[in-house]
Amino acid sequence: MKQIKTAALPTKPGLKTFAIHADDTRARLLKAAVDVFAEQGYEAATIRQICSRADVNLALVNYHFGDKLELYTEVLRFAMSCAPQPAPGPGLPTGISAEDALRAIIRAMVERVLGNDDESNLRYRLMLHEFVRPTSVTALVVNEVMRPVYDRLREIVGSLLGLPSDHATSRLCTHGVLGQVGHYTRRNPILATLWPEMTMTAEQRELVARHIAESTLAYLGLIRPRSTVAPLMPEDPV
Amino acid sequence: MKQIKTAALPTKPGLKTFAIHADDTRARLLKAAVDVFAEQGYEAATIRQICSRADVNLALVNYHFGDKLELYTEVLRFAMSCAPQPAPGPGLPTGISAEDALRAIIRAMVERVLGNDDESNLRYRLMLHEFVRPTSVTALVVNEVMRPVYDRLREIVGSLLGLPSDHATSRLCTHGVLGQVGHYTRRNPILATLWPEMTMTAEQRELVARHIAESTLAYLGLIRPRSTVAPLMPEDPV
DNA sequence: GACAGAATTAAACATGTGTTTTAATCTACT
DNA sequence: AGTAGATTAAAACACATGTTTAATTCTGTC
Repeated sequence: MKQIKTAALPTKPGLKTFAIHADDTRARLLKAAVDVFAEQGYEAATIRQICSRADVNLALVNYHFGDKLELYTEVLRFAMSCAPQPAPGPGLPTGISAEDALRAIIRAMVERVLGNDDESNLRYRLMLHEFVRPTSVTALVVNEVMRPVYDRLREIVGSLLGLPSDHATSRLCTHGVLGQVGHYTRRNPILATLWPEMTMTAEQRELVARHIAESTLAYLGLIRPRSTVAPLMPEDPV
Repeated sequence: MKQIKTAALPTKPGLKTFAIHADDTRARLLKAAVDVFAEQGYEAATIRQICSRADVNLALVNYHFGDKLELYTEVLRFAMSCAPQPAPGPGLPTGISAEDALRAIIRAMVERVLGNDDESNLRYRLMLHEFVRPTSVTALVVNEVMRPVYDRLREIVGSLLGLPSDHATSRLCTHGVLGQVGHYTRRNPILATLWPEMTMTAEQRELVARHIAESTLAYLGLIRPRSTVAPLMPEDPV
């Protein structure tokens, strides 16, 4: 019950034409929200930030999405839906050896996490925030974008081990890879403080990917010395 | 300039004796702050939470510490100051082989991060929050509690490699260990979602520690096959 | 016992947040 | 043109936060 209200005189009377209708502002809002949420995380991001970035009125988030959490859910759904799958189909790759498949997928992960590709980088940053302060949609995100990579890694590792992919050893090796890749993430203060020279240039990314792959292969080959693993000696250590 | 103020009549007139003076409330505040900051992180933690947990008036944080950030800095300084050092002195351990030293330090790290020791666990949780949303004191924390472990790991790895401890390969191996240990942290949604059976029981912690150590040793032994590394074949994979 | 200063208290303050409200404006349709 | 409904806008709202204030209580000292 308010009564007195200063006459709402619009600042820009007819300057902007709203020809494109609501779909446009909804899309702009979504795009801005991806950026802001990726940068700040769910709680630190503010609706005012998002609206300002989208150049849109403050009330429109609630109008179009209901509330902040629904916008966030929509952002995650959107960002995850266009995540590239690690392989077209299930099953082991054909045409290349399992060792090369491992090298390839690790290299792809490193590039995705650390490379300069904006889109997949935003996606990863969104996930990172999920990991440290899980929300109600965290498990969904993990299942959607992490699980395929995880399952494929397990298959490759398992085949190199001659063990089922859900064997504890397969899983330990797989999580070892995930842990190492995740460690080289951007703005990891451990890395920045303890190894300031590691700035994740293209050459360094290549070095990191190769190290992770070869060290994993070394272990796999060692605990299964009868396997067909090729000689693993990498080039002379840099 | 306020004028009217309802007479502040204390709720508990003489019930509580303040015999112990201010040192007590300062200490209680600090202890409560450690818990709350470790659980929530700097920004999510609220002064009201801390004061309520310490059973202390709201204004006393600002009275005793100035503001929230100073309290937080004090908390970190306090928590880090009593962190156990990884080894009494510098230099390589004497009496045991470098391989066993590596196994021991990795096992210690895993226990510290995942074990049920409350104190060191709080410390680790405080650090974790620093890592995802660095504050002005993050570098200090890393240098204080991470650097000693890091340097020692590098020394051990370097000696196993026959390379200087600041060689890129030594560092890559060391960061591989750090990354893997960090990955098995509590409440990691990746782990919880992708491998729900891994609940970090004592046996599982032992398994994880051994896996990290042996896989690292496998790589070290492989790229330096002439080394004195003992046969690394672990017990049959679980 | 009285008094000065430290410590504590309840209340207010200033600010930033997500959300809602009310009115204005645009769009589509007849 | 005119109207109904969707969309946008400015302002207010309700609430939580860190901080400050002014008064009260405690403590040690003369």
